[in-house]
Parts: sequence; C-alpha cells; structure tokens
Amino acid sequence: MEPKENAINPDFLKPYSPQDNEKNLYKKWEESGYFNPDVCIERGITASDAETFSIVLPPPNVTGVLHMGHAAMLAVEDLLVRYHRMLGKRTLWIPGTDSAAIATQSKVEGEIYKKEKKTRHDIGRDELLKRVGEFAEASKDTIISQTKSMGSSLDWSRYAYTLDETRYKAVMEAFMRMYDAGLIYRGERIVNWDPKGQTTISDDEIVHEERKEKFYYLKYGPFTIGTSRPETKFGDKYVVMHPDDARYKEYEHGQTLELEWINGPITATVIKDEAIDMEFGTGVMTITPWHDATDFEIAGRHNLDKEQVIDERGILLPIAGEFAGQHIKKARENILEKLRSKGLLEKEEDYTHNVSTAERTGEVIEPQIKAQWFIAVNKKVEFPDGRVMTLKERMREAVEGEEIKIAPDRFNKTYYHWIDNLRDWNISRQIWFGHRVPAWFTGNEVKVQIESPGEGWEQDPDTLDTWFSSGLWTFSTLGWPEETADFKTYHPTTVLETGYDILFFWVARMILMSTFLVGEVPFKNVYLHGMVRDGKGQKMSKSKGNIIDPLDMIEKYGADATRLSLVVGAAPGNDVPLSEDKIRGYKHFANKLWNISRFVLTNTEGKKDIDKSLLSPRDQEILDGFYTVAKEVGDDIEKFGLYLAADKAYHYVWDELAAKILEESKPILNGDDSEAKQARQQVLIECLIGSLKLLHPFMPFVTEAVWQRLPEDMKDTEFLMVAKWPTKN
RNA sequence: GCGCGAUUAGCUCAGUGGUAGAGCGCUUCAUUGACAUUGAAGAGGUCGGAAGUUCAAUCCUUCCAUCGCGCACCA
Repeated sequence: MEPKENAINPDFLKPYSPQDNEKNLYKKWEESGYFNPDVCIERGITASDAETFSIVLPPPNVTGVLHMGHAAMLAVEDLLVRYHRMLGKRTLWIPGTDSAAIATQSKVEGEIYKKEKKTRHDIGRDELLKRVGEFAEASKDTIISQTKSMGSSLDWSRYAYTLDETRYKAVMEAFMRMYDAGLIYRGERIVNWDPKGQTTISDDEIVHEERKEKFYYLKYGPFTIGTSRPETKFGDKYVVMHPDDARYKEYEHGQTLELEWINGPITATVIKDEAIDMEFGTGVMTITPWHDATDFEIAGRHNLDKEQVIDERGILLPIAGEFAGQHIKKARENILEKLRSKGLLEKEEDYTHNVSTAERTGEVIEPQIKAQWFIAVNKKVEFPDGRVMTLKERMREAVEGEEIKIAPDRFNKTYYHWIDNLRDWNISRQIWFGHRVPAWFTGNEVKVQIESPGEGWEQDPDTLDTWFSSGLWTFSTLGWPEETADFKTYHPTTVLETGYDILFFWVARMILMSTFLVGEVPFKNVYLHGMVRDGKGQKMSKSKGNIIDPLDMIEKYGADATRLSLVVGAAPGNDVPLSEDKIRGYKHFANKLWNISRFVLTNTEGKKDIDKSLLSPRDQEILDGFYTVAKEVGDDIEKFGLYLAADKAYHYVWDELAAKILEESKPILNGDDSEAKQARQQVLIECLIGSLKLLHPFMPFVTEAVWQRLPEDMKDTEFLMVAKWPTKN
C-alpha cells in the first residue's frame, strides 16, 4: 500500500512523552549551531545588521547542582532569548560558571580534613589550590548538563569561567585601572572578621540576627556604664558621653580619673562625643575601638589609642590578664564572676538586640582592625566621559536617569537606599581560591603590579572578593579589555535577569564596575525574579522537607511543564509559589497541544495558500483573534509582563483554540460544503503553526517536537527555534 | 527605628474607578468521540478595619491592624 502523502507521524498516536523527546531535541539544536548568533547570520537566518539582544547568564556555582531558583532563572531568560531570536534579532545568551571562592574552598577543605585530617595550612597553598581546581573542573559538567536539561538556548561556544585566562586578564586590568585612579587603596580599618571562616567579609555579607542576651551595668569609677559584651572591656580607658548631657556636665572633655577596673586600677579619660545616645542605658559608655565600628570612629575623631583585645580565633590576648588564652564564648561567665566579687557589677537586664553574623558560616562577626584593600565609593574620580564624580553618584545616576530600568520599579528605592548607606567596599579576602591581589610586599614597601617586582618580594596572600570579578561579568565575558567584536556588538547587554536577593551583591557592583571601567552601563534593563517557594508559600528548605527538585520534575513532567509552572503567576519581584500539582497541570497542557496538533493534522490535507475569498466571516474572525493574541503576548513580553504573556498564550490555546475553535470546526470538517471545509482547514493550520510559535519561548520542547513532525510543506524553517514570530501580514 | 511589599473563593494568587476572576481542590451531569481524558454546569467572597475624595471605591488618599521582607554602628 502506498503511504498517504500527508500521513500523520505515528508518534502522534501516543501521548506526548517529554522523556523521549527533550534530550534528542536539545542535541539537535546544539548541533544546528543556532544558539550562536554568528551561525544564524552565516545561514541567513538573522540579518547581520539586525538589532542585538544580549543576556549574560548569572553564573551558577561551578560545584553546585540545579535548584528551583536556577530553573526559574533559566525559564525566564530562555523565554526572553527565544522570543527575541524569533523576532530576528541578533541574539546572544552567554553561559558561565562561578568559582564561588569561599564556598568551593571550604567544601574541599572539609573533605580533605575528613579524609586526611589535614588543614589547608598542613598541605600548603599550592597543593590546596590544585585540589580545589581539580574539584571544580570535575564537577562543572554536572551543572552544565543540568542547565541544558531545562532547554536553555545558551551559546556554549562562548562559555566563560570566572577563573579562566580571559577573566583573569580582565580582573587584573580592572584592579590596576582602579588602583591607578586612586579608587582602590590599602587601609588599616575596622573590618568584619569572621572567626570561623577566617576571613574578612563585606558589609553585605552580614546578616543581622535577633538574639536575647543580658545587658550588664558596670560600675566605672563615678559612672555606670552599660554593655552587652563585658569580655571586651579590659582595655577600656575612655569613658564617653554626649556633650549636651546635663547629668554629666561637671565632667570635662579630656579630664582624667583614677578608678578600679576589672584587673586593677586604671586611669580613664573623659571624652565628649555626639555619637552617644543620651536616652540609651545611662548615657555613658566606655569604648573598645579595636572591636567596634562606632567606637573606632569615636577614637578616630579624638585621636585615641586603640588596642586589640581578642585575636583572630576569638581568644583573649594578654591585655585580659588572668583571662588571657580563654575563648570569648567561655570567658564571659568567668569575667562576670570577677566583676561581681569586686562589686563592679551593678545589675543585669534581659535584652534583645541584633547581632551581626556571617551569612555564610553563621558565626558572630568580630570586628577587627586590619590592613585590607578597599574601593573608595565617595572619592571623586574622572570617568571615561571626562566627568568627575564619585562611584556612588554615578551608580545613583544610572538608575535615576533611566539608563537602567529595573522591573519592578519599586526596587529603585531599595537600590538608592543601599547606595546611600554604602561605605568603602572591602575587596580582600583571606582565602586562597580566587584571583590573587596583584600587590607585592618587601619589608614595609608595597608595590601594586601584576608581575613580581623581583627577588625578595612576596605577593599579597589575599584574594579578591568573588563579587569583584563578578562585577565585571557583562564585559569580561565579551573579551574585555580587548576591543573584541563581541564586546562592541553586545555591550551593554539588553537585560540582566536575576533574583532580587542579589540586587546589592551583584547588580549594584556590576553598575559600579561597568560605569567606571567601560564608561557605560552594563545592561539597559534589570528583571528581578522572586524566590521560588512551596505550594503554601513557605521557603523551601532541607529541614522542612519541602524542596521540589527541578531535575525530578523534569524527569516526571518534562522541562516544558517545569518552565511554564515557574513563569505563570510569577510577577517580577514577587515570590512564586510552586507545587507539584501546578507542574502536573502544565504537563497536561503539553499533551493538549500535542493532541490539538494531531487533530489538525488528521483533519487537513497539507498547507495551501489561503484563498481569502473562501473565508467565512467566522474564519476571518478566528484568524484576527489569533493575531490579536499574538500581538498581546509579544507586547507583554516586551514590557516584562512575562507571567501575563504566558497565561494569555496558555488560555488562548486551551480555551479558545481547543475548546471553541476545534469543537465548532468538527461539523464543518465533516460536512458537505467543500469550500467551507477547505477554508477552515487552512485556518486551522494557520492557527496551529501560529500557536506553536507563540508557545515556543515558553515550552520549547513540545512545540519543536510537533514542528519536527509536521509535513515539510507546512514549515518555513527546519527548526521552530529560528522560525519567525507570528505577525499578521 | 527607617523603608518596601502583602492582606480578594477552601488553598495559591491575578485583576480593574462602574453590581468580582484564574489555577488547583470540591459537587453534579455528559462523554471513550484529537485528549493516560475532555466538555458543561454549580457551590463558595459585605476584595483586612475605619474615615475621606467621587454620581460611583476592591481599585485613589489618610490612619489603623496583622503578616512577610529588606536596611540600620544604639554601646
């Protein structure tokens, strides 16, 4: 028997199977080369002078595994990229991974200690770096293949890693330029020390945690001082009060007093400073400038002595006398005991206050005075356009002047607020895995340069904050500082899409780096997605056992269903509740589309040009209806109303096309009026092809799977992913 | 303390200055007909509270309450 010319592909006789299609399709897409805009131009799919659309992928941790947050990010970015590619734009989405310096190093250190009972200091810097590097290299394939399983149309030929050669050059260039401009400086300042992580961290890596502790009132000569940390008070020899405080007006600034303190008699000096809150406690305090930022500033204003009391591990130094060598966590009770016995402890109260902890380790931050590298945010410098202003001013201007638009715009305020509170950024870290600070020491001399100045010079052992190199990401991935074609073509990028939780860490730092180093904003739009939560709006966490694993969901329901569930209902900046039911619902939708396709294909006989004279008013109405929806979906995407676009496309296809149009077409298709039948067949084909295109950015696999099984005469391109977005001609 | 957001159906959330919507869940009916189903119908809400602006407020303004989230050097 001769096969019928338009015989339907037998795959349509079964329900749609994501498992049987997704991997193969991704492979075909990759082999086609169309993820790379150069190939699209070469093959005549994209015009070489087409408008560009570019996104850099927020690089996931190289040693990480894909979680729902990544999945949401990939769904949104791929949606944007596929839509704009279909519009004919020169579209580039650059993949990469991040070394995640502290996280990766501590993971490897942990494993080494477990297996070999050795610390990083036992095995040395070179050996540790070798092992961390090997670990990162070995695990990168995991996150990359998981990223691909979402259908992400990333141009893998441009893959970047934060520690590779090109990025190293960019980081060094950035450091040198900022140093030469006087923006980077080394300073002896009070910094946030994480005793567990054994490194300094930036202000943004601190989490304030509310704790219930005791507040102690201590007798300090004629005064009563309040403190929550008696174990830091050994060296306190300045007593501070507000200059306007009438209660203490008999005391003069600079006056000295002899008094009995924890370890014996001392000489205290009275200091008057407006930083004191008269309402708080007794309105008098003593200061510990080495371990408290406020005290450090007061000491700076009056040129007072500073003395270290606690070492880097949290152990009391000899200044603590008999308590020296004790860990601060254990010493407090002992010290209180002594204060009591000496009659210095007047009373204690319950007290709730915020403690600074390190985001990563959870350890309580111990401020320390240390020599570190900083970026000056309040210093006037010359920008590439010749203007002289501070980094802060330029960062603010970028958003105020709408060079960058943030969606949703309520985050503008958050961004300004952050900038206004921003202090100089500590960029050096006492860890080994990362870009090493290009500075060299010999004796008291310091030289800042990339290569060693010669014999006898030791390189600074510190590495740079991971956000320093991440801040360069939009242009370091494009080959900067070389004036590459990619850099010239694709920078500034069109959209930066990321979670609102790293607005400060990353988005703001990119703006800082790009405006100064490149002289332009890193991106024109910021799209902030929310956090993915469980079906009840709870945070997903291991301890709650409510984690939904995207890899499981892809396996069970397909990447398309997983993607759609993360886009529908996800307004920018709002958290997304996600349940397995929701994902299952969109799997049904993928199957629905599959069946719509089967129905149309079995009830039509190939594509012909539509003979407009045969169209009934209803036929025309159906076509108009489709193109109206296509226009609205496109408009919503451009306005970043992605959740609206997805919902609209979904409802059109299910409630309009399937439920109404197909149903009402059945009698026509089975009827005797052959002209009416022919017209309706062409209308259905047009709606089917249009709907596949409309849904492709949201669910690329099932739409492409159908496309690949369409008769050749229905398709204008081999791959749906490079077909033209439907517009009314 | 300052700021932001939320408060709408049993649950999760859209939404608009003109007598309320979706998904899931629930109830009933039809159907093996493109559909490991689908279609139709239905129950269920004084749209957090109060005042104001308006012909008209769930939507705008003010105040309050509750929840969530940022930011913050109160020792």
